[in-house]
Amino acid sequence: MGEGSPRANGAANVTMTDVARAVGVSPALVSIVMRGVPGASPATRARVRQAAAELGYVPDRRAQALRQQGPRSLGVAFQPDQEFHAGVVDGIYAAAEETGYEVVLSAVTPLRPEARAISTLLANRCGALLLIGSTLSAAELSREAARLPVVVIARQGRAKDVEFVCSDDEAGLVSAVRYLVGLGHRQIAYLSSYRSGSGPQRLHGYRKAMAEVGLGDLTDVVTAGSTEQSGALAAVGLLERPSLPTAVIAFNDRCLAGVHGMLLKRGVQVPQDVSLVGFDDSEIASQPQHRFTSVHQDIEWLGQTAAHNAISRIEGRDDLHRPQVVPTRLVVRESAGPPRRT
Amino acid sequence: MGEGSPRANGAANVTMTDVARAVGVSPALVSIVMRGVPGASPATRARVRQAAAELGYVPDRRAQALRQQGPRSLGVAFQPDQEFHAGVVDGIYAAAEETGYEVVLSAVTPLRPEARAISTLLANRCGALLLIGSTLSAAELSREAARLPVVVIARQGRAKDVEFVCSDDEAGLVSAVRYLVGLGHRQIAYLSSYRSGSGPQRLHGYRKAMAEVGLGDLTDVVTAGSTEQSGALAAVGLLERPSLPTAVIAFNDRCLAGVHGMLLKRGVQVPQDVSLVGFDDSEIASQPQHRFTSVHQDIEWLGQTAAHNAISRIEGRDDLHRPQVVPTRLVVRESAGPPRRT
DNA sequence: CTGAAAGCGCTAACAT
DNA sequence: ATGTTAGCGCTTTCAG
Repeated sequence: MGEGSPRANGAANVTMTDVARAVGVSPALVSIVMRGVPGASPATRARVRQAAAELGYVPDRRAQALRQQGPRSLGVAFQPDQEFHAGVVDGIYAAAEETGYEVVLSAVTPLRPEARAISTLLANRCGALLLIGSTLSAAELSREAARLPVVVIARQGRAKDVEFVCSDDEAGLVSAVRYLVGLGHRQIAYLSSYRSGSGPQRLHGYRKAMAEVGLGDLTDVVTAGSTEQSGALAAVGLLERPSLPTAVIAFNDRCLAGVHGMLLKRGVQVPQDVSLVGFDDSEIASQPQHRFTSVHQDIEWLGQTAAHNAISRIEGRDDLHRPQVVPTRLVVRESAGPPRRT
Repeated sequence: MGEGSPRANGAANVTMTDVARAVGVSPALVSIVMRGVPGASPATRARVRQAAAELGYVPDRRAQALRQQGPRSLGVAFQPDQEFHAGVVDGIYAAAEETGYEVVLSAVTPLRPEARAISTLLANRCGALLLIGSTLSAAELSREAARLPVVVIARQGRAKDVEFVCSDDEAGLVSAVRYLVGLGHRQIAYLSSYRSGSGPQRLHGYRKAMAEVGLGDLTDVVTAGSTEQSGALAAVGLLERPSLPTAVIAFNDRCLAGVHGMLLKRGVQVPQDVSLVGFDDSEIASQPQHRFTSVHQDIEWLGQTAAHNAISRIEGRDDLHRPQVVPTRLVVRESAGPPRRT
């Protein structure tokens, strides 16, 4: 109502100087106390801490960063609607905060392209760029990498000065195919995701494995995607065929969940009629209505490795975590079994 | 290798002064040009812009913010693993960037409690706190609100100086119950989520509606949750009963997806044997294997309203967007139909 | 239209 | 152990 001021905050922003005045010491001393570095007597420390708490003082990170020498933050571009990214972000936080680095998040959404997310990060002078599932071209990535360390997560590729940290997608798919072949399957279809970061590697793993076990001419790739929706649609396509494949591997668990739902709806039994294998070993896979056999990837470790490597590069060290291709392993549950005898 | 320096960046950070020197003007002029404010000739403007582009100069947001008067950023605490939050974040971005505000994201994860997320935001001197699905107590919220504007999204409640922006959960549930009753249902179970922000309102809506239509004594609340997993488990519980309810309403679509999956797996037909109604009208609901009838809520609008209101409060205006309780509506698909005749 | 100077909140040298 | 000074990169008066 009678609030004419442009600043309606109940409490004005408390600065270091305010705390210093309250205690009757110099600002520099407050700085020393707040950072926990040596150079203040225990008595002063206590008084400063108390005054800070009473005034509700929180050090201004932006001013700190501005004054400090090297960059001490990691810029992360991620997609908030991909729950896969959540795990990676968690891993990054774990590794970064442990090392005293701050994490600066920038979302990529339908309305907010990756380039925009990156320029925000750059404007915040983060020391490195961690791009989860980036869709930038190798040239674009290298252009950024000329400026600061760039780590691309969950996508394979090659680009000058750019690090790629990802799971061993190819080996994961190979293990899935081998497992199904071991159960006696021959007609093994693969639902691919053309646009996902690791799409090409998984597809390649499938092709390679099928060829290796002598089923090259039964190779059966169906274009799907990375969502339940795409899986359900792909399943409809499969159901329209004269006969179903005996096993289906999907790009990821979400896609497979769509397949599973649609198959159940049409009365197809899993694994009796069709065996199903997913990828990610996400929560979906372990849910009681699915119980998917799935290729596990260590998502948090992906994030931690990426953060660790980014920090190494920022600090000019060369102790990059290896392998940057993180191993995968097949987790067996109940969605795959031997094929019906013909 | 022979890289002894702690700063391994290919290009040092370019500052405004560098650009000024390159063009042969004062830093202040560069500032004027970069911000696009009046005070420079078109010719100078062009030369500065070109030099900036060539040097790859990006203004330092932290320094800008430090120098600027009022706060021009919104601090958002969200959970990256809740895809529901993604839509809200998107809405916030849309409203904020349109108004020239920056969005500062801070993740709440299993390893990173909400309090930590908030203190990071405070340290970045954002002008307001937007908390998506906050789990803080009213007292804790009010404590923060004494400092700066606080908007809680997707949770109802009452706390001094705190704004709550959420969907009309109660009315949504009422519409779901009425719809099912209209189809002839009487045994309508509700799968609740005890810990979710809007859980109490939806539960209350269910109870109220059942009582209103004279089915108060058939009220049937099952504790479930907000994930597929919880829905699947709840479905198992229902299946163990002597007889199923004729209709099930779930806290949200994800939970209902779990129910649906489990029912299909056990050979229960939807909607012939059991009718299903969800909440959120999320992507899940429209997927071909589900086709859920679901209560729609406008998630992006939630974010936009919250951002708008936060900015209003920052700037001391009083034109808060109303209603802060955003209406919901029932979207009818194929998961609910008349009950089997007894 | 352009430049010089002061200062945002903080930290890193250097004094005392 | 504590205080003083200078300056991070930028914006904002105020002169010219």
